[in-house]
Amino acid sequence: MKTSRIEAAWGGQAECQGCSIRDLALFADLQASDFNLIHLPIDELSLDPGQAVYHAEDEGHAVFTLRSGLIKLVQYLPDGSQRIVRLLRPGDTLGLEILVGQTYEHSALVLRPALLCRIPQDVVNRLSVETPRLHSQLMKRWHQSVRQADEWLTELSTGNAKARVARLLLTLASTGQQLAGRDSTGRDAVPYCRPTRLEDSEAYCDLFSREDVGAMLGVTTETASRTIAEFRRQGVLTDVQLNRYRCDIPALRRIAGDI
Amino acid sequence: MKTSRIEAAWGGQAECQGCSIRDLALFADLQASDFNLIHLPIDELSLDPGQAVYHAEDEGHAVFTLRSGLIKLVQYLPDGSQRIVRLLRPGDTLGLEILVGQTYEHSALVLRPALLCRIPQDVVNRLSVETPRLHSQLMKRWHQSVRQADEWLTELSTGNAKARVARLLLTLASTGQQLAGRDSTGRDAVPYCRPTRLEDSEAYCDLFSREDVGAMLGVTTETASRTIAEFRRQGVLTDVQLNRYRCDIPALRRIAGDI
DNA sequence: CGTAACATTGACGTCATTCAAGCGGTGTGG
DNA sequence: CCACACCGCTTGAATGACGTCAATGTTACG
Repeated sequence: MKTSRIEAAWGGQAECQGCSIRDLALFADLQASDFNLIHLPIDELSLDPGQAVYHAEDEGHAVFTLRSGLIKLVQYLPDGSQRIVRLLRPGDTLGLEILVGQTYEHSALVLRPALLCRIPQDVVNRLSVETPRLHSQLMKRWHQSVRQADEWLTELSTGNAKARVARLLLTLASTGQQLAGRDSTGRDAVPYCRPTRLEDSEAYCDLFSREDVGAMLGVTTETASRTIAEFRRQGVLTDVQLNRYRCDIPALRRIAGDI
Repeated sequence: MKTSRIEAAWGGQAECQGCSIRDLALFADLQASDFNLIHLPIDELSLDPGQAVYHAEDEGHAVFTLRSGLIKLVQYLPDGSQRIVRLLRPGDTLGLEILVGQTYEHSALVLRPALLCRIPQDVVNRLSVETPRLHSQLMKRWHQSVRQADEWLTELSTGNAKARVARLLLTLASTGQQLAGRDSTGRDAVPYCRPTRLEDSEAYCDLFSREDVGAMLGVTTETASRTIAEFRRQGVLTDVQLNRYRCDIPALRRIAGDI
């Protein structure tokens, strides 16, 4: 894990204000004067696949903004098996729950090389009482979490395995995943996969390990593998590179039951 | 639907402050002075099972606090089938999403006779900028929604049908459902089912229609029916009255896989 | 080159869905 | 008051889907 301090932000100005994804992030609505209220360092961290941002039950004193990469939120069941409850993409906020409780409620594990900003809880609290512009962003973030949780339930945990995999592919394709790369500030930049418009009849989409696909959909690894393999044989998915496919959107729609 | 206006609350004082469930509700932390900021009427409404508080996609300008009864939040799938994504109990808040968007995102349908307070969006907004005490409650409410959504996914949408039904019964029993009755302000009051402590080896629990049970767990009505019927034959559930059962908690735990 | 980790596939058993029928209660109209 | 229709719950039988266990193939990496 590499950590670098954004000194400028600590000073109160710059970096955060000039951040290339600020319009996506928690601080989107902040004004110049608001940044003077930041009195603690905002660290930037870079994590590789498999590493954890935090673990469930950990005591935490920071929320995170994901700048680039992909992260899974995992919840463990009493029997030890795991269920992925959400995916986080650039602009998303992690760990909001510590603003209400003390501990993180999921494990946040990196799926694709991730760059994050660590925002101390005190910074959020301070801004929270000083400026209403953060409130509205906080509300939006919470709202987004609830919406994603509900969608996850109705779209990815309902119906048969084929329909679930198809819906997963559709959501992955339509949200426009990042191709690879590290961040979007310029350095190491790699072109984004342009967000697929739903009108397109084909799109590209990166998949994860079959185990993760299973844990997202509430099916076994084998079922996930079988279903994806069948899609490939049927030509609904075409290999582009390892775990990257071209998707036949209309076919997926049909399978997903969206008619 | 019966509606009565709480004039006193409109005046800014009384009713809300003296509300018997205020410590549970959105206004829990408000202080006397804060109530002066309420410049719009807070209506109280009483709904019967089957009626809707609001429908998905409706434009909305109010949030609701549930005073008594039970409400389901339903999301419809493209194919017309429905999935219940959350249950709301006394003290819970409905419709928070209109503070961020314009429309409600679920249909809120009454399962057991319900009494609600309708809080105009403007009241929340006004209080929101004036007092931080509402913020923290709003955050708690959002947090609660996310938590329940995540639990719903990991506990009620994972594992086989027997385990799911068992977990549903456990959550219903441990949250202490209301027996019947209309509200908790005195009139028509009926004793609550004392919240079951997890140490108890048996508890009582009210169930809903098999169709609803199925829609909560992501299984068919028949599977829900068969599973419940089997639990009754095995003595895990014992009839007390129509759709009210005594539960053998340790047995349910075993079936749920909590070991 | 060998090993480990992951993906695929097969065979089999179990479980859930589907379609259909029967049962019991409730409400309505004759 | 009875007959009938209706609705929700239960149950059965057949089918299909998914989970399980195990073997094989594939890729990546030391």
